[in-house]
Amino acid sequence: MATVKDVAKLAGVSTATVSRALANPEMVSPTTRQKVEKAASEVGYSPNGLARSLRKSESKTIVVVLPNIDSTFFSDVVHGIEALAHKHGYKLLIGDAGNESSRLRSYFELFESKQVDGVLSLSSNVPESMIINSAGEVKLPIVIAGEYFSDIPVPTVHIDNHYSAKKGVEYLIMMGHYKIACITGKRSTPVYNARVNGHTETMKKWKIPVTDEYIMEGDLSFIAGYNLGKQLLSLPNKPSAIVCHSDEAAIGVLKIAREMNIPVPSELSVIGFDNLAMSEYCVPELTTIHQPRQLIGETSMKLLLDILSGKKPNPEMTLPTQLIVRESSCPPPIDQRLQIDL
Amino acid sequence: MATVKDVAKLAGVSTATVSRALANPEMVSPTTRQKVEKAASEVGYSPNGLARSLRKSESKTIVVVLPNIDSTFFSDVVHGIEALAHKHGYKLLIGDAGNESSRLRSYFELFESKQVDGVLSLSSNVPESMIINSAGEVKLPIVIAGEYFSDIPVPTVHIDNHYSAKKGVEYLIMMGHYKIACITGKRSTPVYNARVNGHTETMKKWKIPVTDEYIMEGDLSFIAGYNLGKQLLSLPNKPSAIVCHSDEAAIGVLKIAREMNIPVPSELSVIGFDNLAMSEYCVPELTTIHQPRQLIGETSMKLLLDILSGKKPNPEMTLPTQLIVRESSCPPPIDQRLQIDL
DNA sequence: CTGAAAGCGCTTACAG
DNA sequence: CTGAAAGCGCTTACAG
Repeated sequence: MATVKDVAKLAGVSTATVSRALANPEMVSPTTRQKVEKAASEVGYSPNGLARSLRKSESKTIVVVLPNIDSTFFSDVVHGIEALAHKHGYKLLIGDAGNESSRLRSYFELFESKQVDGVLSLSSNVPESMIINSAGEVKLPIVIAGEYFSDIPVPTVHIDNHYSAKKGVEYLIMMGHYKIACITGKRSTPVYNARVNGHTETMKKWKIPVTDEYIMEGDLSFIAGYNLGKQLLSLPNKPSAIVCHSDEAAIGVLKIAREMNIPVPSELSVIGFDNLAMSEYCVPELTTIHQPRQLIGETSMKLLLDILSGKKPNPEMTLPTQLIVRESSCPPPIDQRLQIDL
Repeated sequence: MATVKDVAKLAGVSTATVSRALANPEMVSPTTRQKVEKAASEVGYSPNGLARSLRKSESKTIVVVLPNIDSTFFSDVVHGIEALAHKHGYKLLIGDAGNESSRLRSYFELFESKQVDGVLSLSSNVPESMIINSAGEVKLPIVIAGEYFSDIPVPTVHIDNHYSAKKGVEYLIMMGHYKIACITGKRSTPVYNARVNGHTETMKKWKIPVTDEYIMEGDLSFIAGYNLGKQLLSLPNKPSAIVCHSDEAAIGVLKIAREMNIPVPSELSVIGFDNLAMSEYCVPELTTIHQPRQLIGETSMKLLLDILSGKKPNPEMTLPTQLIVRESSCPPPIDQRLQIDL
């Protein structure tokens, strides 16, 4: 591999000049620049990024940490991040944690080992010690997108999960539903905890009793929706509506409902969450809560760029969601409608 | 940030000893090792990966190049790669090219700039000059997975696209179909070219005329399937079966068929390709061609490890596919069956 | 505008 | 088992 030295020798200048001619052409005379450029291409020179980063103490690279690469949810977020990152000269590396905390750690270690300048985490499942030093301060340029930590003061971009869940439930109540079940993710995660609270508090606000057996917890995959949906629909007092906290789980519910000959939406309303592309392609088309995924990506990258350039970032940003009504929801059968005492 | 120097000073040894104690504990005395370990944790030492890679001329990192991060197709392939990579001490970086060739290039440049030791490309859309030197030799450790180059002798892991397409078409012909259309990807891509050839050659083998208007080319997304399906189903002589070269496109066809009140499968058989998780969750469930995605990932990583360790890799590996029959296909209406002259 | 020199933080023959 | 020294390939104050 050719190095600055080889170029310098061939061009008859010092390595300092080679470096300048290539990185800051305006710092050398036009003649020199041409000599260097010619020599560089002649020896097939390509700068060693490691050496450069080591010397400059910056890699112009940030790592995007994905909890797992399976979900198509993340791809739009990544698109949003990419758009901004490349505009500002940052390279993007994507780290798939595959839901393993050891791998999650390894991506955070890329910062400690100086291979990346910052971290954009789409996972909140990170040990505090990786983020906070003993003095309780955030010790690296990091932004959390789509998730949040309960206590740690890390800049965060997210939707209002509590409010979004509430909107979905209220929509169902307005149509007369009261037997409203819920398929959610790990409740130890703040995101799902907030959504479940939004769900139950809305029920209570309307004086609708909340049964524990209506709240199901899983990994929000197709198969989880299918299995948990089956349990819900096998209940003696089965729900007239199921709110799922992912579109995939909702599509799983659609499948089991079909197998059990429960027509959707006439006897069962199903609501998803995310508004993935596929939610328009299932049968029936899915009513769901839209998340502005690309915007989440852009906004979080913007925050990270602020931090990287020494600005105090906005500590928290909440982005709007939207209820998208499609075919999978309607008022419940007449005998199962909510009686509101006036 | 603490460096070897800081640790050395605190432990009262040389930096060489610190380096040895941490990387090759068996090279130093137990007493020394403990002193160093204690000092390292006391100053919060974390090695600078850049400096190490620069010195050792290896990064123990490989980059996986994705044509785009949108498709859930790649996630299983990545899982397969990860499994093997981590076992062998390699870190994985995922590069999303977002279908832009300039970004694709940038990931290949990570090798030139010594930031990765090798490239595992799930895209074949790479300029030859990035891979082949002027002498016509492959100039970097690289394996192509799932795709292939026409001429360049790069180690490649793929399925038999021609044969797989043929199996799908034969299955339809066996049931009596002869009006068999096809929705495929860019035919300039070897993969889709092979599939279309498999399709048309099988038709010809059975003396079934191939109409150009039955072969549709697009990006194989949901929406492409929907739009191209609409064109096909609006033809005066519309097909009784549509073979799609992706599950997403097939699901798009399912949607337009429903909108046009064409029952699947009784009046229209639809076949997908890939066997993504969602192909079991659409209505009707999709008949499709299974690709061993995880195996593609593992096998290609194995090849890359061979190359990295100086072994001559297997130049080409073909992995088996499988026709998965579900609900979206059946014999055509009785008046549209193939008359085979005996 | 240009060059000599130092230094980023490691690792590793070499010598003892 | 350990240390002094060189060197991986860059960049950048400093001096001219």
